[in-house]
Amino acid sequence: MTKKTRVRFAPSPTGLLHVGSARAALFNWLYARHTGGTFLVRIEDTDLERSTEEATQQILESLEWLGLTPDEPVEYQARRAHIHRAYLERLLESGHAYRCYCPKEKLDELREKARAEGRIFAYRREMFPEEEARKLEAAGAPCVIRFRAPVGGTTAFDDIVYGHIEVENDTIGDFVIARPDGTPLYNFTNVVDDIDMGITLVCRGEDHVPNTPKQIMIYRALGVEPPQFAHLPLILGPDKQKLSKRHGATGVTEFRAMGILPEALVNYLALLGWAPPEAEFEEVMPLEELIARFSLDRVSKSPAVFDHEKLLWMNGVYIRKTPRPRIEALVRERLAQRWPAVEKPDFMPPNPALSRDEWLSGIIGLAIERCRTLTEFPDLLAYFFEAPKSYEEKAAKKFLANEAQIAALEHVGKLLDDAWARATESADPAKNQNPETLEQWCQAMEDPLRVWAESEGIKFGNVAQPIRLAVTGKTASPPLFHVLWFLGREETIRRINALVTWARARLTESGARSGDPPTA
RNA sequence: GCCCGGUUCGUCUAGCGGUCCAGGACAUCGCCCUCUCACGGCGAAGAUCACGGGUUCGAAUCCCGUACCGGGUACCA
Repeated sequence: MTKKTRVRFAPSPTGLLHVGSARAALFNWLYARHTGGTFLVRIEDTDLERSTEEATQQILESLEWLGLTPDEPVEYQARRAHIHRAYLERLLESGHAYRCYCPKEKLDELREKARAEGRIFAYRREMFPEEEARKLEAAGAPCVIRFRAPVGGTTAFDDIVYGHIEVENDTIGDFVIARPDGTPLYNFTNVVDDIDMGITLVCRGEDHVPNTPKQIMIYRALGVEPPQFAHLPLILGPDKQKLSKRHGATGVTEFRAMGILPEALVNYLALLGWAPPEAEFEEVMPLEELIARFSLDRVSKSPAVFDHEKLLWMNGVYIRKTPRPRIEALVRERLAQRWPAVEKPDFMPPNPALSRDEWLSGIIGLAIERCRTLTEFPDLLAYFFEAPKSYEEKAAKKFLANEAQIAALEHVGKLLDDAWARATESADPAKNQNPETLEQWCQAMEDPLRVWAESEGIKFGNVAQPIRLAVTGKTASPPLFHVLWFLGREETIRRINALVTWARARLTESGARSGDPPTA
């Protein structure tokens, strides 16, 4: 039995949880679930004026929203200073670290010189005279603590994603691990905390590859076997530059606000840089499948462009496959934001045969196949709450160009009203919400219109479209009779009449302008 | 500059020496369904596998070089 795996996600709380970080968190989480290990979160708030409490909360909330919750309490690096100090002492005592008094100016000079000569700059203890250091020390001058890096040879590791990576030790040099005020630096704290927390595998962004050899040196100096490493490629924007705010939404909270479901984001992110072993697979994959198939060695080495379109598509699929009550609750929140009356107890749906819940459930059902995000619902359903304020001009021109067409619409309105009266008399009101009877009701409305259209030699589409225009103001909507049902008899007829009046007014106006008599 | 990576359809990717004149998904286009729009179904188009050399009977797959892109080069994380 091998040791239980322990992985961690270690964000620095300097802003929103970026999708790139979210993916790193996800991959760590998936790895932990897949291997039956432990997933931890460590907030790297080793101060910097940049870390904020607010960002910490945001990040934790985002993780929770995604379902990536840690298996043990969240660690805060700032609270671990005593541990860092102890390890620092150890390195100092063993001679793996030393106090460096070399002033900044001299450092800059050396760096400049190396650069001018096309050499890499790697500081070494020998570059600053021993006696001078001692003098400064005696005078109580400030100093940093440097790690004594091995001289000559190479440091190598086998990255699960990138394979064998090897660098010359002399390209690294003695690097700083603590500031003059004693506060430790990233490469050091990271190693110490990972050791202390028993991390067995470090999975993080590709930007940390160059840090890894330094960290391995510290592990060795401390006599600890380094963990495994897996680095993740970057996420790019459409212009192939590192994904940033100017590419649109990049923060997890922004996606949430956009009406993306966490499951969809997780699924999309999982497939960004990773693919299951099967050559052909269903990309919309439940979490359990993701966990079962996940492995870090199938992560791609090359950076990936974040494709908003594909995320939107996947989100639409998730909205459709998620159990209805949950979607309805989410959508109702958003509807209530625009029309607060909806959730008030005295709200009456326009079709009195339906309860508020039935009605809301019904109209949400009509939009569900036409959306990709939750935010689209209010727009998609607006005409159920407000009569159209305008009509699509092209459609008006096509379907209501003359008095004959207008009169036809007027007549159709009457046919509908009659059919509606008959249908409600015969229907069992208790079963109105039953889809089967709704279908029957639709048929009862449609039949008379079809019969009439045929007798007049009018294509059915030319009957349906003007009605659609009257009730929605648009030429695209869910199936017409479903719309009418949820809109109710009274409102339907009112809107048809409104369009008739509007069309007549428009006709005489344009006729007066052009001087032509209205064509019949 | 120097160090370290990367490069397969517009995008995400499969491919780990022959089964690939390269498979899937999104997007695009067409058809079907149809009262419109979607959903769904079917189909089409789309990649000289960055380029140039090797190795091999045989390379997208191995090696070298070039180009381009990225990361790093801190008393940031």
